[in-house]
Amino acid sequence: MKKEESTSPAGIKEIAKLLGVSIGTVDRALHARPGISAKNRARVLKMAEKLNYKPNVAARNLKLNRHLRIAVHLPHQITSFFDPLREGIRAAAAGMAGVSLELDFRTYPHIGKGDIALLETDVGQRYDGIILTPGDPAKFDPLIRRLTAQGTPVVCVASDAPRSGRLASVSVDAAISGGVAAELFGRMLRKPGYVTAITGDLSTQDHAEKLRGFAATLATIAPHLSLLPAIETHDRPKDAWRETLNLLGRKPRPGGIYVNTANSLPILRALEEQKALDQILVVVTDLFPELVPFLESGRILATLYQRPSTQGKAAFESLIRYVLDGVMPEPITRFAPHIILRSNLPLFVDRVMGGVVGSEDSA
Amino acid sequence: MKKEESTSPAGIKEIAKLLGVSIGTVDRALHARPGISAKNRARVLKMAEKLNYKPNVAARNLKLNRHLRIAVHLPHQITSFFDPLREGIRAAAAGMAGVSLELDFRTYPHIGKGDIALLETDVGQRYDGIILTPGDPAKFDPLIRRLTAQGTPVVCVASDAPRSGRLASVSVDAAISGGVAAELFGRMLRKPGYVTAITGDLSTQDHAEKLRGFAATLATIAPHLSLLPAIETHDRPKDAWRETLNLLGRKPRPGGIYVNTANSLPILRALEEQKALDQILVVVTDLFPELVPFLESGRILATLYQRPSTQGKAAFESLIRYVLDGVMPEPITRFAPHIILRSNLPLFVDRVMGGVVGSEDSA
DNA sequence: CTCCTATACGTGTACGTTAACGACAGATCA
DNA sequence: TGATCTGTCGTTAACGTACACGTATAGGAG
Repeated sequence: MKKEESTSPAGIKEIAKLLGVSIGTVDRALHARPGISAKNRARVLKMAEKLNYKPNVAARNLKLNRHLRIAVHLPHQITSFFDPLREGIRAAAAGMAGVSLELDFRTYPHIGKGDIALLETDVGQRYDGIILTPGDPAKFDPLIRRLTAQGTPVVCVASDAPRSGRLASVSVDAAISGGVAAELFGRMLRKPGYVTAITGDLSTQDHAEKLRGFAATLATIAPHLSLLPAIETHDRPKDAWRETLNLLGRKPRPGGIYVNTANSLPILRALEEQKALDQILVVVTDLFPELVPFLESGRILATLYQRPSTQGKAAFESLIRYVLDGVMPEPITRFAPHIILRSNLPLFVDRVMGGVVGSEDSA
Repeated sequence: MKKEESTSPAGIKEIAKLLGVSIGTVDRALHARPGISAKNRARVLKMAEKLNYKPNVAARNLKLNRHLRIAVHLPHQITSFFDPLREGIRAAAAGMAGVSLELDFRTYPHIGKGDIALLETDVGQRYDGIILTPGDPAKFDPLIRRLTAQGTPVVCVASDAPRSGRLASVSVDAAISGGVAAELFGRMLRKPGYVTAITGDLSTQDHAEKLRGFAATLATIAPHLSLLPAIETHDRPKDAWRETLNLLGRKPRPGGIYVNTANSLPILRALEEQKALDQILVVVTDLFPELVPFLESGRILATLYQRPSTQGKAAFESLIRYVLDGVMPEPITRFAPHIILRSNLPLFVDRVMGGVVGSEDSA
């Protein structure tokens, strides 16, 4: 019997009655439509403020029975990440009962390269909103700017395009993700030694920032560990395998490797072939069925999970709430990566047999 | 141009027209109301199935303009946990525009003791749903069972009452939370040694299960670490301080302490007084402003954050979706605790100056 | 004074669903 | 036979909002 709260019903015709005008006038004031005197507009707005008027979304959605078209542009590779992300969007959309909406899933070849022909065609088409993972700013920024100028809100997911005028961006905090890897190494490798990173295409914002965070936190928290030059594999599996073997042949062997690639599996196999997995701590950034045994056995120390499904859900909700209710979303949402170890792995793996890794935390 | 999905509009009068009956008849069939022949009922249901009929929730909520009353019963102590939990519920409720709902926040003195007089009175009152943190099963189970039998759905949060017939339960996976602590110790203490746990009231399900998970994972993953007898403080600050000093005076000093109490601060201060924080790894399970400096400096290794706000949000949404749409929620939702280290702490701390720790991941 | 126009405001309809109400059979009973 | 009842069905008025449409008033031009 401490507190009490209630969302009281403040209607549109309640305002009309109190002011002695018609609901039409109230409607014109609230929607900034023409055909109303300045005096009445002010009166209505003041009264609406006073009564804490909130439009009844049920009635609104019922009346304007809009058919929303949302385009989702994601790269067609790295399925272990983008498939759950798509699923997160789908799930969030399924929860949006009452609104007729159409999801248009599209893919484009490569993040970095940015073949955006399909996106270009969408500029012509009328979408009510677009969710996409931007690549090269030189190509994406003007495009997003054009879409935004044309009135089509764009939400970036998994990566950001800060200078493009996008409505919002949703991603994991890359710098902190790298920092966590550094801290784990610093805590577990107590004696002075070396660590390194194997990373994908460093020209993409995400990969570069993770490496920066890794190096910075290493210097701050674990100065007893030196950072060997990072190895860039450009997300090519063969590069990953070869570079890993090269790494193991060189002089100072790292005690920890921070693997930030979409192709972590060839790296792990190469390490395993050299019997190095017992001596070297490995931190990766993704999670798919083939990785599960590595985590379960402790041969992978941790996965810094990007939570694609959560990202997809958040991106969709930001977009839809802006389109439907006009509320401005948080411009930048940065999630913390989930630190998945062998002990908490079961909560993240649903049915490994079926090849499905997921559930995260949304249900 | 790969996939395409759309939520198509399948109406109630669409069904009526196709079957040559009135919408009233369709309504009677769909709601299992009397006044309809068995033949027509079957025809309608079959057609609804075929058209994949989904009721328009906007229209439904508009028509039956229900005023929902939800009671929230939580203990009035451990504010660092239950205040954000309440906030999570409030935030989730605020997002429920269009439904007039009334949140009735109530408190009761103690989890374990279970003074449930207030809850008893609510049995008389008519609530549309109740969210609560159950304590002693002997007291809570019959109560929840009575509420449920009377038609009032009950969702348990933070702790569970498995045999009470509650609609759903939302909590962190306590066993896994303990397991993560064990794994961290196992990874960071490489040489054979000792660890221990300081825990709150072990008669509560949550505390006991965390300790079990801690011990079990320790035996499995880190057999080189022996578990000293756990110390129970019954959530009394003075006990915590005294027991901690006792612990440090005894023979084998633990290399790691798993602190699972609402009163971790006196324990940390006692450890600090004895200059023991540099030699002993400490893992706690909560997060409030006073703990931030400990994490930032590395004197606390990790917080296994219970994500109260996320729990509150999930509990509310389970309940509200059941009440409004009749969808059965997942009976048991177990969240993974967030592993908060010094490197990812900034993402969890909003404004330490203002005494607010939060944000988690919901926005 | 009439006619016109712009401005300001009220009215009506529809969105899909719910539920109360009335209509109309056929059956039962005085 | 007429009255009443019962089971089955159609009809209709809301719920709060958005918007097209009708209507009234004022000011100006002819």
